[in-house]
Amino acid sequence: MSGTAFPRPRVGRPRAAGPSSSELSPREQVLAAAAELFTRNGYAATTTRAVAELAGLRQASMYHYFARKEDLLATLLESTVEPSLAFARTLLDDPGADPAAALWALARYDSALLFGGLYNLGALYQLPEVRGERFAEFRRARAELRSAYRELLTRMGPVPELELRTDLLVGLLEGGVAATREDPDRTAAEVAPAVADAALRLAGCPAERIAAARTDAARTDAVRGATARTDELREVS
Amino acid sequence: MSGTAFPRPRVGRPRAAGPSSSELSPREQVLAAAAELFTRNGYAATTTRAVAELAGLRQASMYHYFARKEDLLATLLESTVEPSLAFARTLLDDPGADPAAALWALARYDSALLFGGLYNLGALYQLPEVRGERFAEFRRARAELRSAYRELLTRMGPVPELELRTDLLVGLLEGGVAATREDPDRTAAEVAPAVADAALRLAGCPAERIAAARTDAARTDAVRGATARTDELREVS
DNA sequence: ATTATCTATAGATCTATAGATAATGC
DNA sequence: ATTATCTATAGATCTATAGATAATGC
Repeated sequence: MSGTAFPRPRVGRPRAAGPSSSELSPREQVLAAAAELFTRNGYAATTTRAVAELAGLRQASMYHYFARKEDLLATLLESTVEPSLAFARTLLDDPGADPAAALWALARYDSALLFGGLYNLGALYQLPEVRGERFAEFRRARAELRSAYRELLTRMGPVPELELRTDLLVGLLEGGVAATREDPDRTAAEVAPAVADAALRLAGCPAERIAAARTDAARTDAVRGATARTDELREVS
Repeated sequence: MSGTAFPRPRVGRPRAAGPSSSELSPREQVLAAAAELFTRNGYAATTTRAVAELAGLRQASMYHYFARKEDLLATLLESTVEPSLAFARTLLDDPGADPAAALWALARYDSALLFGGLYNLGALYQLPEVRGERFAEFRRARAELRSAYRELLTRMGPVPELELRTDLLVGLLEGGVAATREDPDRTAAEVAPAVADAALRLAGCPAERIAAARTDAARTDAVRGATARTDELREVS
């Protein structure tokens, strides 16, 4: 009847816990619950029962949407890295741009995404389970993102120990976001530019060039309207 | 310090798997097995059976040394942070020293310890389980180490956004070591000075001052004989 | 007599599957 | 007829405890 957010047609047996008030689809409700519990309690320590019940379902009903527990984690991880990867590709495709400004923009976008999600999905990168076969696609995407950082470093000028420097840069992004997250009062708007500045300092940029990159990114933002999106639960498959 | 490796008197029922050839005490064998499996497979995913059997014992025998599975993790975590903390205290107690050189030395020591251990114990810091009550002492020690980094940053000169900068520095250390560890060919001797250099770049040091700090640390090393120790399994309790 | 280890197991899970059921849609 | 959900459960764990045993030490 009303034009906004009317409950979607409710086919199927009703939920034992009563109808959900969420705007999210059931599949998204399950993902959101998994994100919260995996980041709070760890992957292995989180039971499928806990995920399903936080989503308002019984344990077995979760399997209507995800055939295995691993599929939850793989979906979440891929949704975290894909937007940054897409952003990196557009930056690399503009060979006339200032590489320092591009690195600043990518570092800010990536760290805002990692930081700004409802849950600290970045922490999931370190999970040992991620070495498994099911996560090959995620690892591939992450390696491609690392290559984008390496390429931007290279465009900025000759880099001694390029691979090591690239790893330190990626480590700063992931570790820095994780460390700053420990203070619950911080915001992505405050942390992400600070991480981007730090990335340029790490790359050896002098202060003036960092300031220029920051200005340049602000101008590009205005054109593109590309403030880092944090809707990491956007449908993935 | 003491004895060279003669088999210790073997009181008690013999092991079903036969006597151990390790030089480590049984307790240390259990810790080493736990370190390997926790870092490789995760804490929750590692069973007490797997730990015990890698140590050459039956599952229940592990409980002769550790009353709970959590005690394994707490012991390992504390052993990883305590040496860096002790080193940091000696650096802070020398107010005449160059703070940039001290920061370089601490960053190198800490990252060598994190990197150089047999296993990547640094990755365990991120484990959600570490938020639990049993790990309060570890978190206290880690917070004290963070304060030491903050104090050294402050001594180097006025720092805007000190807390955020400190978090980024700590993030670089932990994240950088984790990222560089993904290439199995790297060594602590190569990574640790590179992390220390990166820490000073992050702190805004110009290249000459970094070179000076590096030289200074090398001189202090020679006096002190304090190459970062990586015997993270030294008895802790 | 003390110690380090063993065997056995209680009790509590946990994942994933099988098959039933209560809605809407045609 | 299709769908989303439910109930029930098989089978496989896992942690921690109880109590026995096979060494050395006194």
